[in-house]
Amino acid sequence: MTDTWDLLNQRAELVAPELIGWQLVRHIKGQRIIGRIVETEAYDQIDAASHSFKGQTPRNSVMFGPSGMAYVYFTYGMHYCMNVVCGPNGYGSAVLIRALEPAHGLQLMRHHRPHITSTINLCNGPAKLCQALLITKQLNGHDLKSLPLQLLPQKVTPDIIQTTRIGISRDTARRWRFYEKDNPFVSQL
DNA sequence: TTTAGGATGAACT
DNA sequence: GTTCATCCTAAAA
Repeated sequence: MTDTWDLLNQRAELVAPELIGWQLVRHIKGQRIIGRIVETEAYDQIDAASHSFKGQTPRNSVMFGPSGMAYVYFTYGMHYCMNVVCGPNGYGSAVLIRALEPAHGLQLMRHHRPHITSTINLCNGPAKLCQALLITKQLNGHDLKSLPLQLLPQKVTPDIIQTTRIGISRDTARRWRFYEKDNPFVSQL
């Protein structure tokens, strides 16, 4: 039997729904933050909306590496977003983590996002969750099987809704966004 | 409640 | 010079 991590070697559109329900653990100076993944999007090198579409560059090179690594990119001059690299080594694809349900270390998350009052708004967006978990370019290329940023597979299979992706302007027809049905921590915009 | 625009910088045309 | 896998605030409806 192959282990759970081998599932990340599939195409991004197949991996993305699988990651719903998994936990993301962040260790910072002896403290622990945990979020449960409730929303994802797939990006693939055959897809015009993907950073990997036009081939490998210094920015997106992690996407072309082995699966299970974190691809963290900087955008809009101020935000980071985090992906789980998937597909075989050499193939540029990844799953964007778009929202987490806060599960542990809420106090620390709030500390990282000072003006946020409602728990709902802590991690319900790809850049928001990176702020809450202090995920920056330092973690680009980090192996998610290990701390200080670790992915924890879960056995339960949640009810999943599939829709088109958010915030892109090309290849908008692909229904490569997945989220947990009725979960209030899914992104709004 | 919904919409419009500003922040802010790296990558791309 | 334009775009960008975003977020937040303020103004309008």
